[in-house]
Amino acid sequence: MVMSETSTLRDTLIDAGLALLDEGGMAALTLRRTAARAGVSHAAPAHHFDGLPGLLTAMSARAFHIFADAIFAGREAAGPDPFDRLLGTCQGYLTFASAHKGLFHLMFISPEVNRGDPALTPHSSRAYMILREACLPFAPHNATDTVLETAVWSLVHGYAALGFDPTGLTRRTFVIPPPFEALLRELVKAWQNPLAPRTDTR
Amino acid sequence: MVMSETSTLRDTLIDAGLALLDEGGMAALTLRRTAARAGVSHAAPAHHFDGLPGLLTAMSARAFHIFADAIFAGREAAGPDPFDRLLGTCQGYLTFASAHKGLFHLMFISPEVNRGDPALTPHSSRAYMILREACLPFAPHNATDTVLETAVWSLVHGYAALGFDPTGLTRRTFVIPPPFEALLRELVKAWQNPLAPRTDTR
DNA sequence: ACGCTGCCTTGACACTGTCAAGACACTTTG
DNA sequence: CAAAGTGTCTTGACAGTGTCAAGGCAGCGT
Repeated sequence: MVMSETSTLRDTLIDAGLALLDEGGMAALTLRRTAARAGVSHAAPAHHFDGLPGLLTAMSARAFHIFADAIFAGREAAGPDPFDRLLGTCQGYLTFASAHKGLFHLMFISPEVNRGDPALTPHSSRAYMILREACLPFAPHNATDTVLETAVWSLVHGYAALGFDPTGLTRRTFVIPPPFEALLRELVKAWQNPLAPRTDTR
Repeated sequence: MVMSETSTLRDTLIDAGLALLDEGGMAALTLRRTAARAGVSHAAPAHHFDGLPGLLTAMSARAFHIFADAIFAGREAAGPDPFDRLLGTCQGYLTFASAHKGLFHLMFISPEVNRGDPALTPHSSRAYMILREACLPFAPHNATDTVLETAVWSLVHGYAALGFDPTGLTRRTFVIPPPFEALLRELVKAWQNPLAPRTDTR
């Protein structure tokens, strides 16, 4: 057994799958088509992934890597103001969601990927940590408090998943939705205002 | 042509599809299986729906009806306090999402349903109006302002979609997430506090 | 030199959604 | 009343899907 530096076909298949996903969306992503795109027979992927879910999970790991880079870049591109940094992180999130709908679907929605796979956790927790760091200036009183992080995470994910992002294409409401910045500003206000100390988290 | 009071097989098929979805999730929901469950041949549904997307869309309309009832019931079951009413609405949302994962997936996630179908809009906009009414006491200054509604809608949807709900089953984080009430309380605080007048919506 | 183990191909299976053609009952029309 | 037509459902076929079993074939270790 030589390990052969972790066969290259595996990565070729992941690349082929990502290309198909980008071109034709989730419907175009097929195990057989991925194999054909990679230039191998239809049963070849079975030796590198545990069926279709295995391929999707591996692709999801790559997607989380790109995702973490995107929100990190959004945060660093912002100025030094804490709110701007948090907003930049979220806008990196929204930009990624509308620019890479396929990857977004893969990471958070597709029921076929095996979330909980150990290959996913490093990148996904890295993304979470980037968001958490951007939240830290607003949650000064308790290091173990995760309320704000969870709120921001839920808010931006819901905003993206419901298609409110005006830069996205799949609009379906007639009234134009408010920009995300307005939502975030109101959410953070409760933490910023020292006159309204937080209630116990019940 | 007699219209035959809108053939009953159509509803039978929708019921069969909902039963399959409830039993085995999205993977078990198949056009042929739905036909078999309804006791007809595999091509019968084609005369009542425009393929599989048509069936899913019709099922989604039913799901939105149930959903609107659920959040309405959650709101009415709460006391007269405006915050409790808003919280009740959201908890109706969360309860529905964890109790009817299949329907939730159908309504908001599945790319196969034809959102924008006119059969969907009555029930979905009814649900939106129920939430909007619960938000009204907190947005007194401008009737056309949709910031709070959008924020609450995004927050609760993201919370449900990311699986933070502790009553749900598909947990994947190790730290236990904060209850939704804490998130909502903080979000609403900015609107409740008269000492911190809202900034212009950017 | 032999055998073995990883990698890949070929072929088959059950299953999916969709289409075309026909059977049958019922209404409408001549 | 008979003929034509229409809506509803069945049967049969097709291409495409994921998955499994069997075999070929190179490269390695003994």
